[in-house]
Amino acid sequence: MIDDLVLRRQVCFALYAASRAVTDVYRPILDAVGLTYPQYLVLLVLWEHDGDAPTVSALGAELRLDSGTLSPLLKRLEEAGLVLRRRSTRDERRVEVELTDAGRALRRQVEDVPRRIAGATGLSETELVAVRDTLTRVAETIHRQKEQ
Amino acid sequence: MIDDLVLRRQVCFALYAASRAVTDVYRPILDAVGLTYPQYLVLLVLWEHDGDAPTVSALGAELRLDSGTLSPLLKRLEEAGLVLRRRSTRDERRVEVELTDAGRALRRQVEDVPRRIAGATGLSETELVAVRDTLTRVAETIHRQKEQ
DNA sequence: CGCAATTAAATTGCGCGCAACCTATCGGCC
DNA sequence: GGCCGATAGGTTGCGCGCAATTTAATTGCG
Repeated sequence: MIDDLVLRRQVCFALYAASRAVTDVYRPILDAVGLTYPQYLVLLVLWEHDGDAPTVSALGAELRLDSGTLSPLLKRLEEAGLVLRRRSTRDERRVEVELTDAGRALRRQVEDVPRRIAGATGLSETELVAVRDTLTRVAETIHRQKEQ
Repeated sequence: MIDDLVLRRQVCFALYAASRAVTDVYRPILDAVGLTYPQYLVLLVLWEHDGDAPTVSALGAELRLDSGTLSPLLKRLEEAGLVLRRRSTRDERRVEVELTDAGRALRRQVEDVPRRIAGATGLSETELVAVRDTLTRVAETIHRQKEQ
């Protein structure tokens, strides 16, 4: 019988190892502007929807993170002066997150990061897009299964 | 100018999200046998090299984890009765990790896990292998860059 | 209206990952 | 033999991720 219980055979280990390896490339780059990788992801969403001031759960839906992760992370971003959190006046259960000027300004400092990361992977543009689309499909397949 | 700072464009987010999604599939399955995903990975290595009793750093080299992660993890596996840790007699700096009978027996209970996970991804066998090899290459490319 | 069920966010607890530091042991070199 | 640098593993501290619980506000339904 073929033995599937071997580390190097497992897609999942490749995924886990590659994800951490890529984060290793991000770390020194983001550290220079005082961010962690998840914090950078939150800012990506805020930059993308600037003016919207999404709620904590809207951020969570995009990033697939819950309030247990986001609440303390956003508190740290607020302490760093990059975002503001304020209770919605129309629905006081909601907390809206908006960029400060400093948070908006940070965007320019990381504008070349995606290119640098893509370079470090050693993949071609075509391979990058293919792998991205495959992995996005995997995440969505799994997510849809969990809904039912 | 094309805007690269968009979440859905980023390979890295796809990687990060897919990795967590796959772990979500593992969680209930491994929880049934009392393991976390990283603990399962350590056992994979031990099952693969049964008889070897690798050191902590040998495990770390395979999994790309350091003693800061492995030491407490191995302590928990030892408390669960799945592994033994003993100082090497020839070199008392080293700690060798070996399976207990219970640790060896656990293997049979997770033998079908890879197939179940592969199914949940929704990818074909061909796609799985392709993605695995690409991601392995990415991790190794990054790792080689860090060595220099 | 009044109350139960739902929803949003925060909090707590735990297990990673990783950097930084500490301790103990080993090897080499004189 | 005695010291010095290197190596192995452990510990501490911090920031995720996620489950489970708590608190507060809102909705729905009689």
